[in-house]
Amino acid sequence: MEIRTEKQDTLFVASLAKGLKLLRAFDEGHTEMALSELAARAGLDRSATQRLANTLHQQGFLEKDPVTRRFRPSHAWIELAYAYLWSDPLIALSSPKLIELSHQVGETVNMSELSGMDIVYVTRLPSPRSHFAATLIGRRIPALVTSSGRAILATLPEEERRAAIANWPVRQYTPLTTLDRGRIAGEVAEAVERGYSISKNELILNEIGVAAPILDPDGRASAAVHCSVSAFHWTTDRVEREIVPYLLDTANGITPPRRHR
Amino acid sequence: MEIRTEKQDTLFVASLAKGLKLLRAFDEGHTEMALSELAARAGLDRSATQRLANTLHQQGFLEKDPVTRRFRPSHAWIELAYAYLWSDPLIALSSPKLIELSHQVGETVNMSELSGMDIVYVTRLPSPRSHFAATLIGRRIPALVTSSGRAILATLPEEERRAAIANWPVRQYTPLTTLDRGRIAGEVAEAVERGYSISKNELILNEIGVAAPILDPDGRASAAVHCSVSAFHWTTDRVEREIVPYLLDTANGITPPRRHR
DNA sequence: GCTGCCGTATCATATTATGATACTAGCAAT
DNA sequence: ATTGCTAGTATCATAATATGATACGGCAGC
Repeated sequence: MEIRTEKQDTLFVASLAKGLKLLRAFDEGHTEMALSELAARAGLDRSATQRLANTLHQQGFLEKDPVTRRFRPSHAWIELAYAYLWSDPLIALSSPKLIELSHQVGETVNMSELSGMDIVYVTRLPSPRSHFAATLIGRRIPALVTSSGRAILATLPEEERRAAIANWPVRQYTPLTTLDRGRIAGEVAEAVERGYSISKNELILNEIGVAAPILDPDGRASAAVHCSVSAFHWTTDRVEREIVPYLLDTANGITPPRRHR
Repeated sequence: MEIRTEKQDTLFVASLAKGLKLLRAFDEGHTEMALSELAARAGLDRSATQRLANTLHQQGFLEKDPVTRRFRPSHAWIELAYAYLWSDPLIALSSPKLIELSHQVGETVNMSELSGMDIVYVTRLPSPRSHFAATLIGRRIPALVTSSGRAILATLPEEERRAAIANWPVRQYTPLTTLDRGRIAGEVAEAVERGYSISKNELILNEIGVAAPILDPDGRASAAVHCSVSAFHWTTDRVEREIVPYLLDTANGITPPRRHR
């Protein structure tokens, strides 16, 4: 069977874990799947997939097209996000300030949180020119390739910082995505000095991103406020003059509650 | 055991269904729960809850505070929303137009979809004065109490419309929420004539909502575009003059793909 | 210092999930 | 049309898996 890696046995329910794998099989490239496709992507046999998918379906977690018989995510998925957003105290704390910032700068404003070695977008306030994926919450991106991730990293103790830069994953999103860890280290070092991080062409061509960390009471960040603008209309200089002051002000105005580690 | 209601047996995985119940136990009022609380809310015994919650935890679907031992939703929940948003073709179709509308009217703009007898918010573009819950996607509300729901209902065949008004659930959100089905019928009738629906004080006091249906190729709607403004700054008259034209234009500009029923 | 609650761990049992197989429908190519 | 393939659905005997009762230990309130 080999689902679990270690010896955790009696308090592990394999069927549940498999069902979750089915949910995880959906992403931006796989928005709708037939039974066998689903089985293949989740790494399960046809029988198991059949039973689990049916269960998910009749529990309201999977929509099933009556004619194509293909499965797709249901509204339950977005309702879980609603529960998440309530559970995360940063959301309520930051919302009004992010909205204010978005009006001040007139450009796309985001908030992202560190999640393992990635960052996940939790708030997105799009401007008229936003790229589509940039308007959706829940996107996960390796921390090292984003200004948000670098801004957050910059607040960690040097030891951790160094380890992260050396080991955390990177991925190429554009031909100009920085994969060189030496250069990433340089960017993070700069963020340490300045208190914010700025990047260009990392995720999308002609996109400039600026991010400022949201500091915990103990000085570490686990989230960042971030603006994204087009390099057609902006230069990094102008971003630093016209956006960064508001950005820092916003980020500094948010104090998350202390949380156990 | 009694989880399932009918005779669907061999292709039903009870453990998975129970695990899903745990996820569903979280909502705006229950953002973080101890094991026994979770067990109570999900209607499961302590042992089952222990095993299922541990499985969810080690699969990354539940965060566990190391000191309080309380569980809360993880980032996985919001990533599912990301997958959902990609899977729903209406999101990509409508995004640019909704953003445009939000700049035209300068007020909160939403898109919601019919989900059973409720509507669910799938897009939210908040304005500076938005109520917090009004900035979060994934909220589910009985269709009959919202202008969106009524606007959608107004596009259905009279038979279905009548049945829905008679049987679908309602719920009191403010002292002024309309619970009288006769008056709801009147509102829907008005929406049939005008092509949009307007309401006041239904969900929040001093809130005016206007919604226009997004019509499928066959003339039925399963979604609506919606604006929400404060009655301190607006009258319904002014809303009809200054918002409705843009709103209708936006809604009419969105044509969802035909989908099997 | 005692009591009760809550989270954690263990274990023998049979209920439950398993996955191989057979059946059926739709589609493509011949 | 006929055949053959692929993909979804249904069935079933088997044993592996989930079960839930119980016991342990820590912590908080009394």
